[in-house]
Amino acid sequence: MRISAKSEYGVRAMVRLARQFGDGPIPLSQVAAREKISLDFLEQLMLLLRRQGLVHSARGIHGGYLLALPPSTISVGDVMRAVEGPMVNMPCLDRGEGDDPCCTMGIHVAGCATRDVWALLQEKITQTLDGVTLADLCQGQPLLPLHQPALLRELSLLAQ
Amino acid sequence: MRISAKSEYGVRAMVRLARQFGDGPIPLSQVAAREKISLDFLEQLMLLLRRQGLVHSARGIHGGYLLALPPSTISVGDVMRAVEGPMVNMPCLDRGEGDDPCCTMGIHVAGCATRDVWALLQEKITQTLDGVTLADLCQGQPLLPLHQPALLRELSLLAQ
DNA sequence: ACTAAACACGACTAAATCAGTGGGGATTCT
DNA sequence: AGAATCCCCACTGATTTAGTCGTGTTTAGT
Repeated sequence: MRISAKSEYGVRAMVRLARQFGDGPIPLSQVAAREKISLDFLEQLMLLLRRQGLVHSARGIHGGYLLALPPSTISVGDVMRAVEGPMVNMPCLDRGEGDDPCCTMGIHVAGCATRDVWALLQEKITQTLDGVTLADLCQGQPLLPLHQPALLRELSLLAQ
Repeated sequence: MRISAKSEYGVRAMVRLARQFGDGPIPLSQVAAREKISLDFLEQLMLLLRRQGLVHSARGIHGGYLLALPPSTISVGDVMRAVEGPMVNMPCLDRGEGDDPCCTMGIHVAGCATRDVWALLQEKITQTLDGVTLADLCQGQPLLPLHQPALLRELSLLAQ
């Protein structure tokens, strides 16, 4: 489950645009140079973001890109969906509950057990990524106020 | 962010072993046939699971694999970590907080803003996957008791 | 009008990863 | 002895990724 360069670059670039929200169009050449991202590659990403309505573009000599909405209304999830499609790519999740099962386990009559895990995972990931906005990333505040050490599975289960 | 066949097959195979927990070693040929997984590929996965101590193996004519622990003590996260390493593969997360930054943004003096998102994501994914055990998947109960529609970001933020 | 700086957009490509195959062992039961 | 099983590593074909390239179009400034 790795995070692609598309997502990473997309978010980095959008955070940069967010920091300069209100300053008019920012040329990609500037973003690419400061973020150390290939300009050609970044252009492809911005095109996708524009088509999703997350940014506006201006052509010509003083052109560039700018956020189409305030930073607090654009989530990391929005950016990632725009540049790389569905957040969790598991084909069986796209099909309806009643359709052909993804995996022919034949044990559970109604629905495949493992499919539920991927559905749950997708939901949690979406919630997490949609819960962080570009504005959050512009401020220096930590997103993880209390860091929860890894081996407390039992506790978190109880809490749930 | 797609889920690899390693993870999917690994979990499917482990669920099957969980269903037959207590029956002694199950030959992989059986698991592979019922789950429609390539036997050769599955062997590689089981080897990894064994090295992590999640299963035991028995060689010889009535050999096979069996869970090393009760199904309720093995999580989906355990299985995925065994077969495909860290749950979120973002190189900068592996390095310490003080090390060389992954991305040279140079804005935040202490730590990179986008890195925090990936760290948060990793934490949520780990919590989710470690919160579901093989025993949970053997029972028919749904993992998503109340399905939360996608567009309630504001609500979930308030709740947080 | 000309030019330079910027976006628009599709085609191409090298490298990496994934998923699966194959082959030659070692071990154990009958 | 022989068959079924795990053990382990090397290889391969297909796909995806992360770019690169080339050719436009638009706009501001001179």
